[in-house]
Amino acid sequence: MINWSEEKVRAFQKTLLNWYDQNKRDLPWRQDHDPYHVWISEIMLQQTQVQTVIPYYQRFMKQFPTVQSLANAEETELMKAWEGLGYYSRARNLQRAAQQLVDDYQGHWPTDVHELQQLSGIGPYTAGAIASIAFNQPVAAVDGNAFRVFSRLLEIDDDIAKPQTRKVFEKVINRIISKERPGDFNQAIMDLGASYMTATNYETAKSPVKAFNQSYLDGVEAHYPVKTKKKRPVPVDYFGLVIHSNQGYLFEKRPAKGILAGFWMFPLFNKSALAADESMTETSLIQALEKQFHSESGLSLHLTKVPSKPVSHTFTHQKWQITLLSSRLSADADLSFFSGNWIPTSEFENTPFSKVQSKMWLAYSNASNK
DNA sequence: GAGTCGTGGAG
DNA sequence: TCTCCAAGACT
Repeated sequence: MINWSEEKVRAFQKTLLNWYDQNKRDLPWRQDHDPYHVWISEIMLQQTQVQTVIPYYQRFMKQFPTVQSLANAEETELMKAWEGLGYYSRARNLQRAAQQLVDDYQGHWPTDVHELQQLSGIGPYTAGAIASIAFNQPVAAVDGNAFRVFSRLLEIDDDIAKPQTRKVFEKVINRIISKERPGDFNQAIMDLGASYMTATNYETAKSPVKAFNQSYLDGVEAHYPVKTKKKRPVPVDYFGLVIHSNQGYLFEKRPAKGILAGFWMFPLFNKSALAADESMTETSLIQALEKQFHSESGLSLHLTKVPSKPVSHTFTHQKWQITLLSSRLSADADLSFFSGNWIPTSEFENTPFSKVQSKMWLAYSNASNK
């Protein structure tokens, strides 16, 4: 797979690290090599762009400056700090790992890659990143950048969407990585992948390592990396209920597992689950919803369509389209059938909301202020 | 091993 | 509007 001589490997390391020393990005988590700083930044950066992460990272460090403070944090405050970043299980795993560090490791970090992977939320990439950056271990940190950069450098044709492909790249990188400066080597590859070797609009001709880039030299770089396509999001249509009383708005806590787990949201009702057949009009769907609500609770809701466009929100694998309906209800109505709570608007700022919940609230507020 | 899990930006 | 991408992990 790789036919580089020892001499070429050393030349590549020298070229890459010299470029990195002159051009590395000045990022908040690069002020030192503290494993806590490296860890938090790596988790936040998963599937998330640098510019998005920076303000979250800075707020997080002020609020939770140590492993200990993270381990002892209130879940609501933790989720509020993570609000808007997405992939919320990252935050929960973060706290679980902090508690593991306190309870099982007496607050002392393991430095071995395999041991690091025993911590919640730390997989092969993040373990490699922490081990190399914080503890100077000569191990690969194979993320999307590494896949992209090395597939182009070496014309590796394996599909990077396949889990088994990781070990191909780990093997190659473990041979090429600098044994003296493994952390800088891995970070240099990331900076390269974010500048001269991005997914699109890359400027390989200006890249400091273009002489080592076989696919560029062969004029076939557009072919790399090889990656199979993902499925498109499935449309799912809901009614979103904005129910108001003198106690606030009615929220429902989402199940502990699945999408947006544990978040408080306006109650959502799947339209297709409500429809007896596919030809039902929206008006009759609303009537069916009122009827279902009545049979489950004994409460008579009169639902009115909110004069706004449906709220649209796309996840990785689902595209939600939410039609907002509003109603008033007495605060002393018996809602015991329903895992819900009244939340006053004064508490909104202390309650973690998903982006789609914020969109619903915004659409409703705008419509009712007209 | 394929599906699941958020959000924002770019083209 | 659609599609893909951005420092992945877990089931």
